[in-house]
Formats: sequence, structure tokens, C-alpha cells
Amino acid sequence: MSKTTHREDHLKALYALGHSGANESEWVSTNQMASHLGVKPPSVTAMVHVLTELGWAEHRPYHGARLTPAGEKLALALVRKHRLWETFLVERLGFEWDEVHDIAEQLEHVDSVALVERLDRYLGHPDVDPHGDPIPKADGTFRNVEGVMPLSELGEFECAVVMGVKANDQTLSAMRDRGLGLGSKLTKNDLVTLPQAWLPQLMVKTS
Amino acid sequence: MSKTTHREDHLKALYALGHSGANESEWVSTNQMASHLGVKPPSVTAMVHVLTELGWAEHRPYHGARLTPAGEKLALALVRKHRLWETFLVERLGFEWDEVHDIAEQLEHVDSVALVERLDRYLGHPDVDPHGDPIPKADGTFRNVEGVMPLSELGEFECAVVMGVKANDQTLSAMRDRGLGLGSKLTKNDLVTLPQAWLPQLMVKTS
DNA sequence: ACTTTTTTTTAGTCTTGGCTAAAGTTGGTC
DNA sequence: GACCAACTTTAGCCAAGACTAAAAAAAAGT
Repeated sequence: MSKTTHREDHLKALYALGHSGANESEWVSTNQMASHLGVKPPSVTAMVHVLTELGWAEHRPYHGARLTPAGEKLALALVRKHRLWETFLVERLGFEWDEVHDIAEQLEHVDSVALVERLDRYLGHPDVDPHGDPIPKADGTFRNVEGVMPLSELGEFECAVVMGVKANDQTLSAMRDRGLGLGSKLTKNDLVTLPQAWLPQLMVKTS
Repeated sequence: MSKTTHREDHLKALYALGHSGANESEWVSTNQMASHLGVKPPSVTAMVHVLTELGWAEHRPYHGARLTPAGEKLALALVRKHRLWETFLVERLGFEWDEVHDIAEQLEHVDSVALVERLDRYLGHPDVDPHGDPIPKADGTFRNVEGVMPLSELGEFECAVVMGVKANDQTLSAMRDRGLGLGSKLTKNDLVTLPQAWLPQLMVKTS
């Protein structure tokens, strides 16, 4: 991995852990970072110092680290690239949803602004990736994605469309066996006939 | 750059320099490698040792290095990836032919066999890239392209590319010692400088 | 409030691949 | 055959990022 790639991985980790629902605070602990990235804590400390030098993160010793606005902008650009590539891999190359993460992880580090923008156009400026996660725009903001949420949080509804799936390999093929996939239409009847465990994994949009 | 990427860059340099028309011999000098890769000669020596350890190259100290069959196979896989990505960038994303090299240089290091094969299928199994260079198949051989004929039957021409070789083992290694192989570029000058017996054995395509 | 445990940081080492400077090899010239 | 120039390799150093072990700080338990 290049110097840049290492930095980008830590930026992404900082973004992912600092914005997940599991974290009340934006501050991310060294241990969290380490286990998320698959390295040991001292390596994280060292890289956080580097990111701090670059003005992309701030560090409160023994408390944690978080992104500066500049770092957040860079992290969002990475998320954008990652999700655009995942969309390409699934929609154009015919990969399954669960096969694309590792490949997108590599593709997202390719450095070319023109490439990202052309890919975005080629894919028709998608709002969400195949997992139902929103794709940041070039300026780092999110397009309004109306009403995409887990099926489990949906109240009363008549008809919903599957926009994304957050499931592992096994569950995924089980879903496929039931005819479930991107674009599948659901009715309130499915709330009781489908396995309850799937409901939080199905990102849907009412229509 | 990752360990792998560095190795791949040196493999590609060995392949590129060892098969270009400028080289009579397959052996590539340390200086050539160094200036091609933009590093100093001692760095090349070190990496050649690594490639030799891996069985991908052989090294005659003070004379040069060249790929083993195993190394050549790996190099061809890289060329394949590079040219497929260039084709994608030009044909699908609308880049100009001269903008794509640096981007393809990065994309070619993405490690996923499935990705390459799906990309190949998506592009309709192209025979040549946007620069007119042939794209190796997954097994490292080149597809038959229209207008391929023995060099002996070629009339007037400016430049031709070797698309295939129909020779026995002995002749083959003699050709390799002269720097001849799949993808070698020939000029009309070679019609008189090469052994006449080889002319019917070299399948070429004008370009 | 004082231990004890957990977490984080620092210190020091290893690996990989770059570099410069010096030594060695090759090959041509006289 | 000796010498010179060019090229290559070896020797020794630096940078980046990983690691382990030990020190320091924070958190938790009593």
C-alpha cells in the first residue's frame, strides 16, 4: 500500500466509526480504530499523529481522535468513490452485493478526479449504492434520499421497493431463493411472512 | 505502493523492455530498467534479486535480467489488465486515448481474477486496446486477429506485430534470444536481417 | 482515597524499498 | 597486456509503517 492509501484507510476508519449509531461521541478510540483496521494500537497512534500534522484529524491524547472538516471532506470523497465503484460492479459487471466490498476497497484508492466524475455520469448519478447506502455528491453533501429505511422501521405502508440489502453471504442467497433482490416489491403482508431477522437488513422505500 | 505493486512494476518493465524492437536480446540491463522505472540502478538490482528468489526472473550479474516463463505469465496478466482497463476507460467512460495510461496503471494493480474476467466479458472480449495493441487472453496467449499472416507472405509494410509463432522449441528459444516473441514489433528492415527460415513461422499483423 | 485493571502512548526493533558512495566487472583502446 | 570509461553491484543509511514490550494515564473496584 502506498503512503496515501494508508492515510486514506485511517481517514475512512475515523469517518466510519465516528458517524455510526454505536458511537454517541464523534471521538474515536485508538482501540476501535485498531480493531477496525486490523492493526495494533501503537500503529494507529502513529498514523493519527501524521493525520494531525496534515490537518485532517485532531487528537486528544488518551481520549481519542476525530476528523477535522478538511479530513471529513477527504473521507467523504473516499466514501463516494467506494460506493460508486460498488454500484458499477453490481449493476454493470453483474457481481452479487456481497462480493464487491473488497474489490471496491482497492478501486477507491485510484487517484483521478476525472475518473470518479465520469463513472458517476456513466452510472446515471445514482443516489444510493447496492447496499442502500447513500452516495455523497462531489461536494461532499448527500442528495436527498426520500424515505429509504430498514423495513423494520417502516410503519404503515401499502407498497415498498427494496433499495438495498445489508446481509451476509448466507442470508443473501436465502433471500435470492425467496425471490428477493434489488427492486423487489413488498407489501405489508411480507412483514409477517418474511423471516423477522431480515426486516432490519432490507433497506426499502415506500412508493 | 504495496510490495506486490512494486514487484509487478518491475515484472512489467522486464517484459516491456525485453520484448521491444529496440532490444536485440531478451536480456534487459539494470540501467534500462532503472530509467524506465524512474529509480536508481541499485534499487533495480535489489528488486531483481527478489524476483529471482520468487522464480519470476533470472539474473546474470553484470549482464542483465530476463523473465522466466512463470514471470512472463504474470507480466502478460498485467498487460491484459492494463489494456482491458484502457479499453473500458475509452469506450465506456469516454476518455481520450491519450488520457488513460496513468489511470490504467493504477487500475491494473487491483487484485481480483473475477473482476478481470467480468470486465473482459462486459467489453465483449476485445482483441485490441484503444492504442491498437493486442490484449492477451486469460491464458496469456493472444487471440487471432484478422489480417494475421506469416511474415513471408506480407508484401509492403511499415510496421507489423507478431501475433503468433509456429516454431519448434529450438527455433523458439533462438527467436527469444533475438528478442522475438508475441507482441514484438517488426519493421521492413527485419525482413532482411532476420533468418529467412523464420519468415514463414512468424504470424504477424500490419499496424 | 487507594489499588487494580484497562487503555494509550512511548521506546525500540524489523521489513521493504528507496538513496549515495565506494568497490568491482566488463569491454574497448592504445 | 595495461589502462580507462561505463556500467553494475555491494555496503551502509534513511523513511514509512508495522510490531512487541514497557511506561504512563485513565477508569474501575473496593
